[in-house]
Amino acid sequence: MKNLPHKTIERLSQYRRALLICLESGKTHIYSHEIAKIQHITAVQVRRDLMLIGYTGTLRKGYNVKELIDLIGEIIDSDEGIHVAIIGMGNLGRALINYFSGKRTQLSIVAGFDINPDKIGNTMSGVPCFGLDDLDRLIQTLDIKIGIMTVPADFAVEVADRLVRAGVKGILNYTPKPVNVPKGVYLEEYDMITSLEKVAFYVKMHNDEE
Amino acid sequence: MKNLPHKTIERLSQYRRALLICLESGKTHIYSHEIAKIQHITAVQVRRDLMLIGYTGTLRKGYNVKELIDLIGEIIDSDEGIHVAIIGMGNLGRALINYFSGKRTQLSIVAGFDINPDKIGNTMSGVPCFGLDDLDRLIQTLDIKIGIMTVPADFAVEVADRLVRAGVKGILNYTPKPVNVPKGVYLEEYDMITSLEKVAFYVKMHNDEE
DNA sequence: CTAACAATGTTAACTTTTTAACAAAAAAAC
DNA sequence: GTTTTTTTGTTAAAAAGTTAACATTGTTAG
Ligand SMILES: NC(=O)c1ccc[n+]([C@@H]2O[C@H](COP(=O)([O-])OP(=O)(O)OC[C@H]3O[C@@H](n4cnc5c(N)ncnc54)[C@H](O)[C@@H]3O)[C@@H](O)[C@H]2O)c1
Ligand SMILES: NC(=O)c1ccc[n+]([C@@H]2O[C@H](COP(=O)([O-])OP(=O)(O)OC[C@H]3O[C@@H](n4cnc5c(N)ncnc54)[C@H](O)[C@@H]3O)[C@@H](O)[C@H]2O)c1
Repeated sequence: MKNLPHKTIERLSQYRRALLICLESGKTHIYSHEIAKIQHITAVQVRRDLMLIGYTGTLRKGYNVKELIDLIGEIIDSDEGIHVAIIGMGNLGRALINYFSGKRTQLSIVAGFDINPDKIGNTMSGVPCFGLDDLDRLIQTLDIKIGIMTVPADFAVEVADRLVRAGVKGILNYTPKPVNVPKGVYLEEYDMITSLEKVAFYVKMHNDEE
Repeated sequence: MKNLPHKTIERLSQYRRALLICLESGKTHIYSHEIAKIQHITAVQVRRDLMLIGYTGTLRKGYNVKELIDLIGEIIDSDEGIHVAIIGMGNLGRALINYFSGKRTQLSIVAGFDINPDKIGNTMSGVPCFGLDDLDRLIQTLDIKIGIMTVPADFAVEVADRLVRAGVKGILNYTPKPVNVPKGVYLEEYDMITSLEKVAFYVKMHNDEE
């Protein structure tokens, strides 16, 4: 299951999110076109993705929701859970902790870090906040593999470097400042302004057409 | 400038973000490979994108930072600013308002909406919070074109429908619940868990290789 | 003054991703 | 019991996106 396309990985995560909702509502089977509708893509694409992971549904009955959830889990989750840290317990950091907590058993946020003495020592939504000084030590002792960066942009580069040095293998950077990581560390960056500007661009385009 | 690739639009927004930082630091010119380094892409891609928007730099001097910022603005910004609303003034909504406010003159968040009576009537980072009842009316009177959804997932579909009915032309959905919009309304969805799971997947992959 | 260099701009090749086309087979309809 | 329908799984084609190759041309060095 090595060479799954990047886009397929993203979609598998999204399929699972949708399937979990279906499961809750008591649905046991689902058609490719139903998944497609939810995700705003085509049914062919869903079937192709499932083909790639080797899942085969039942003709005329669709896919078994429970089974598919489990299979997606086998592919994208790690066997032993992955520990995650959030660096920067400000507005966004707290919002994220709040959102993530309890969502995925395989991905647990085990520590937050900040430099504000008022925040250090507190617990937010079950996640303890430590000082930056403890970063290196705790990443090692808690076996933290992924760091989510929500510090002010000016500290982004410095924090990323420290995370890498401490041994983190993945970084999710929500700072608007791009950072560099060595080979072997996976980096994902997201800036909400880019998304908003993209929406604005297509809104404008559509407007101009009229 | 109609048929720019979607990916190019995203990158233009990112180039501008980087260029603005350069401008502040006093840099007047920049090479394609410098932009590329910042964005973790290749110099060829930068040049190709700039070719598509018809900007030509100076041989051996690179691109004029100021000029390029302005040109990107002409392409992705609207002539008259676009008004944006945030629906759901919770953790994430407030974080976004805080982050966006004052960042782009062409994109201004002019209203927030919530159902919590304690929040209605307040102002957060300069953005007034209104009740949901005023949504339709205010979207029209304030000429709001884009809605950012940060309500609890269970209300996502309902809120999206109302936004569409009220005349919004773009929706940025941060809820983990996919919503549907009619043709003519541009929809962008983002779920942080998908990003995190993607990072986790590649971290796992890399681990397994060893 | 000429050669080497360092940058851009563009065409062409390649890779990735999506979509279309269709065979196969279970279920439903008649 | 045969035909039609519906849905999957797969191969092939198309489209989108990226990278490579290279011509061009100021600039610097000798
Ligand atoms: N707020 C948003 O919606 C939003 C959206 C996208 C990106 N961002 C970016 O995310 C980052 C955080 O945004 P925010 O709204 O949470 O800001 P914030 O100011 O509320 O939070 C930043 C936190 O980081 C802490 N901090 C500062 N320096 C630190 C360091 N060196 N190490 C560890 N912690 C440190 C601060 O004490 C504070 O608690 C910013 O870079 C912002 O641009 C924010
Ligand atoms: N917190 C995060 O980091 C994060 C990340 C990604 C996505 N999300 C999603 O974003 C949404 C908001 O997250 P949050 O952490 O801000 O939650 P929150 O509970 O802090 O905020 C939700 C806000 O929406 C308001 N609200 C409830 N129903 C409403 C309605 N019908 N119309 C308008 N307002 C309404 C509530 O009063 C509250 O103020 C959730 O769907 C969450 O899953 C959150």
